[in-house]
Amino acid sequence: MATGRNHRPATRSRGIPEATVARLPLYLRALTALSERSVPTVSSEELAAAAGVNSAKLRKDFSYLGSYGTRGVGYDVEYLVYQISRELGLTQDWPVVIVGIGNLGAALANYGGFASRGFRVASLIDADPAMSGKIVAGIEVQHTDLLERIIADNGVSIGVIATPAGAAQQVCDRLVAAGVTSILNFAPTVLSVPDGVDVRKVDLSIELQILAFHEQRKAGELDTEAADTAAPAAPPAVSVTRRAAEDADDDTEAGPDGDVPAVMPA
Amino acid sequence: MATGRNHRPATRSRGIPEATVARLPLYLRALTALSERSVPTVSSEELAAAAGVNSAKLRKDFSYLGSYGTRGVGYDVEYLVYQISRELGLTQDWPVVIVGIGNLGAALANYGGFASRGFRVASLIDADPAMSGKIVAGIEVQHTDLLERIIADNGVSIGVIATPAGAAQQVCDRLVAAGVTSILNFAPTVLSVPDGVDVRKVDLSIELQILAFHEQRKAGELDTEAADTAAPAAPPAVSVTRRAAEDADDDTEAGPDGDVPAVMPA
DNA sequence: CCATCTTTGTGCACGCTTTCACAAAGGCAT
DNA sequence: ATGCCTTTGTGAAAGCGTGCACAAAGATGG
Repeated sequence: MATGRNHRPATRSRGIPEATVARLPLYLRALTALSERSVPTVSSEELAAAAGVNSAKLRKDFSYLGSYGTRGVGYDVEYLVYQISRELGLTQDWPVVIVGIGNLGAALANYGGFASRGFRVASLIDADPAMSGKIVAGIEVQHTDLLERIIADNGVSIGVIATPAGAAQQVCDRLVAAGVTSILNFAPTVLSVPDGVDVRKVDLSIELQILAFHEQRKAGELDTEAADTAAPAAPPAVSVTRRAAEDADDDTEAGPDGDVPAVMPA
Repeated sequence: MATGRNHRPATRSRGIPEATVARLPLYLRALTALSERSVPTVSSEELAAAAGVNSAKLRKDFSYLGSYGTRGVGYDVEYLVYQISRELGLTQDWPVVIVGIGNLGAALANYGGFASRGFRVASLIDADPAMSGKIVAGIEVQHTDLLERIIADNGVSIGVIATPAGAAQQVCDRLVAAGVTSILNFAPTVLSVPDGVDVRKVDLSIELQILAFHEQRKAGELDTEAADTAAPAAPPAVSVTRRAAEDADDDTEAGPDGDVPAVMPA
């Protein structure tokens, strides 16, 4: 899951648990693939394997949506695609704006998975005047000054933030003030938003750090923690190393946080 | 969280719960920011606010690492930075390869948050011969043929997959065979890996779909589900719409899944 | 029409996570 | 020293999520 605010206080959004909602897109993807191969029905076992989950979990997930399966047969692929799409709100068009057209923003703009699921990139917005007018993914980049107008004119309710960390909160505030109520945040910052606004956070480096933790464990299963008991009270020495390592990348851009989701194109 | 395999069967990796591990990078980021402002100590309340979590949760998380706080005062920022870094394995150097240098791969290569946390991009790898030799983020792109040698020569244990979905499993298999034991997957596919290999998945479109779900709920709180009872049995009509929408983006590249994490550079 | 076989839908138990609430611990002023 | 005030560290409880295991439901063949 994207590490982010618990936008819903563990409340079920309508009887559908949050954990289930997070898996629906997974099922939808597997089902779409089956649909393309013209597979008419699928059992919970098969679909679970394709989605990489437990079959009991999958059945329970579907039970929250209603009983769409046929015992002894399985689920109707097309019908399930429809039901899940409807449940997720993908049967309607969602105009989206992407703010911060660096490498990551450009990658997002080009991302095929958006358009195929009802997400339409309504506008690309960047604060750099040099970016204005450039064509990215077939769309003209517009300046931040126009943000409010773009949101209003297109009825945008979902915004994607791919700016440096230092600009994220400010952009977020403007998006929210302009009417955006859902934000996907790629900037490595905790955004504060008023109630009623959902934020999901995707942090590329956090995922790697979690992998590193497990990797370290795997490697350390042989030597029984040598450095663990050593160096018990030497914080300053290490913090110097750390700071040095950070200076190395701060030459790119030095926001208040010193961290940037993706550097701007050269 | 990146929706991915539960690589550890809910087992605590050494007394440290998985949920806690996932939050450590969050704390680390907040602490690093404090460290840069030369703040000597911080209370659980303050740090929790900065990291966007509950203070009791934070204290419990830290209690798994040991008792590094001082009652009545708080936590020593530098010392905590050191302890968390060590726990996450960030005090050592992690060579990483990125496979698939499209927009997303390039964005990852340029991502400052990696280098600053001990992750060193050892190599960029792409299957497209036209990419070979190009310089991205100051690193020369190498051809997939060299994958095994690169992994071995650099002692890489962490691989990042940013290829189209169709190539992901194949790339994954080669990475694993070459010795990689941790994979960060951006391709929209379920990867199957042998035991002992960790996979974390980041899926950009899934996050948007989850937002859309909540967005729909917010919008639908007024009109009490009109379309819910309507159209109870019309699956074919919708599946046509769906298929049409997907053809729209398949002109880019048509893998077995029809979905691509980020299109290749033009 | 009945028996059999497959597969769904779900009650239940277990374990992880979160949160509360408070005693213990340490600093600080007097 | 003593007492007060702040903040940690942690039992205990409640809330979720997961997975087992099985009864109910439907298809299928004779």
